[in-house]
Amino acid sequence: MLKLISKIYLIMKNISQEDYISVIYKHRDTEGLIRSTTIADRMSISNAAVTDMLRKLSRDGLIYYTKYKGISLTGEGEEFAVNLVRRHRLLEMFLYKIVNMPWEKVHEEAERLEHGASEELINRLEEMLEFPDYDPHGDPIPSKTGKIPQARSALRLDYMESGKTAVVVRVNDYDHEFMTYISSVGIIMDTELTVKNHLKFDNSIVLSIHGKELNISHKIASNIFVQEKEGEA
Amino acid sequence: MLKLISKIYLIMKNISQEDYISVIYKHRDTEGLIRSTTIADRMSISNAAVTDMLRKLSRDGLIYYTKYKGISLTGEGEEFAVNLVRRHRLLEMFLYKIVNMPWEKVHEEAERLEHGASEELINRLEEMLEFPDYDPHGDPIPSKTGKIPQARSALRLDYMESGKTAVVVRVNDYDHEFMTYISSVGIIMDTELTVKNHLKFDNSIVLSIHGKELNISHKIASNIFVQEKEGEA
DNA sequence: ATATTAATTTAAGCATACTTAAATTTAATG
DNA sequence: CATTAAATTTAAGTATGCTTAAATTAATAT
Ligand SMILES: [Mn+2]
Ligand SMILES: [Mn+2]
Ligand SMILES: [Mn+2]
Ligand SMILES: [Mn+2]
Repeated sequence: MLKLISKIYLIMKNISQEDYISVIYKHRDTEGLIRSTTIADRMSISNAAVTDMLRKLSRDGLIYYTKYKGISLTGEGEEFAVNLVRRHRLLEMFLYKIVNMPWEKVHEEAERLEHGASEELINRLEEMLEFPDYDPHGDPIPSKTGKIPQARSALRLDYMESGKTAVVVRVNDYDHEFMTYISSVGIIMDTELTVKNHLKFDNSIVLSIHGKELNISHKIASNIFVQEKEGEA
Repeated sequence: MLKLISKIYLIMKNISQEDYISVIYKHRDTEGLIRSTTIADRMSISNAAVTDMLRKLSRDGLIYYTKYKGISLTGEGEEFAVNLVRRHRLLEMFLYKIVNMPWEKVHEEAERLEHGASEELINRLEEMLEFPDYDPHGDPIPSKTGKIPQARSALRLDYMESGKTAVVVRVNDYDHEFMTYISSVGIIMDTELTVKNHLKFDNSIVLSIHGKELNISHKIASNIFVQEKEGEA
């Protein structure tokens, strides 16, 4: 006999699952397999809470999980994640392009809205936006069928050699303070910048943007991705 | 020593509270003071769950509540409710006018989105919509400061005399089946209709819309509000 | 290989929001 | 006014997701 579970639990469960799956997916997408502690860090919760949830996600068929071993998404988990990323990035694009919300604010707003937006709404927004390939931070937007546009080849800014000029094509969007800071110094999508120097002392980098000099830390540089311009001085 | 409560609890608590306060407010707005059983019915949960929550809402200062006696909103509860209604109705308007979502679907979509939409987003949508006074179902939209536009004087369709002609100015939007049905027979905002006859047998009403005859039940008529046209046959 | 450290899991317990069944209070009826 | 019926609350128990502290397993260093 199947026990009916009330609406609020389903909502809560879905929000939680979406948050976990999102963290797992995004990490794997950039840095490879994720570990328990990393999830706990990213979500600011205890390790015990993570272990608990890993068991539930495994029970629900979204991840493969064996005690003390790694974590990976099942086919269903992967689909779930891609669909969530689609919702998130289209919402960001909508907020940025249609609502004119500031660049550094759209991620957090989308983070809250994504849990409630229906498939129909998302599809309509996609149409209004004329089926964009990338979100406001340069991340690819999965299609209705789950196809993901090729990520633009990009170099992490801290790896770029002195003297070279490049254009910003992607930025990690998950930290509000970081986003606010870089946009305040003029680093947004398509910003052209030149690396003047790498300081060995603190690994910081001296840039030139629109003729003005700027020093950014190694950590900041490592969250910005650029495409080198060919045939520049 | 204040105990820190984690994010998901705050989300869950807020969604629940918003749902309860919304039901209490909307009922009072139309039919007067609400009772415990009505809340349980409207939300499809047990009476015990309602009692439980009433104690918590009272503890949190959103309602006045004494055992076995009535339920009413405090000042804070009222503000909370008006702000929620504002978010809900502006989202409906946005979905209807800008996203072009079908009339009968916007209520449910807004119901889910309202929990996640920030004040800033709502204010921007309001501006895009040029500060509308009424939502797609004819309900007034509270302003940023909580001011509520005068409700248009309207007559419940089942009270309208035979022979009179009127225009639809408001419709109760909370039931999806009802909304789908009336829109399928051509009853939407601003629809002009004439009452042909009241059948005593089942209290149903015979209407004429765009020249075509239509019979609707008393219950359907009682959820539609109209404004009589002066100087008509 | 053994000892130490780090990562992860288990155990016990709490808050939220529900459920059903039983007890209580209020309202309606004759 | 006493009796019955309806509404509401209390009691006991469940699921979700979290916490801290203790136990276990895996990784690292000597
Ligand atoms: Mn984002
Ligand atoms: Mn993004
Ligand atoms: Mn509505
Ligand atoms: Mn409405």
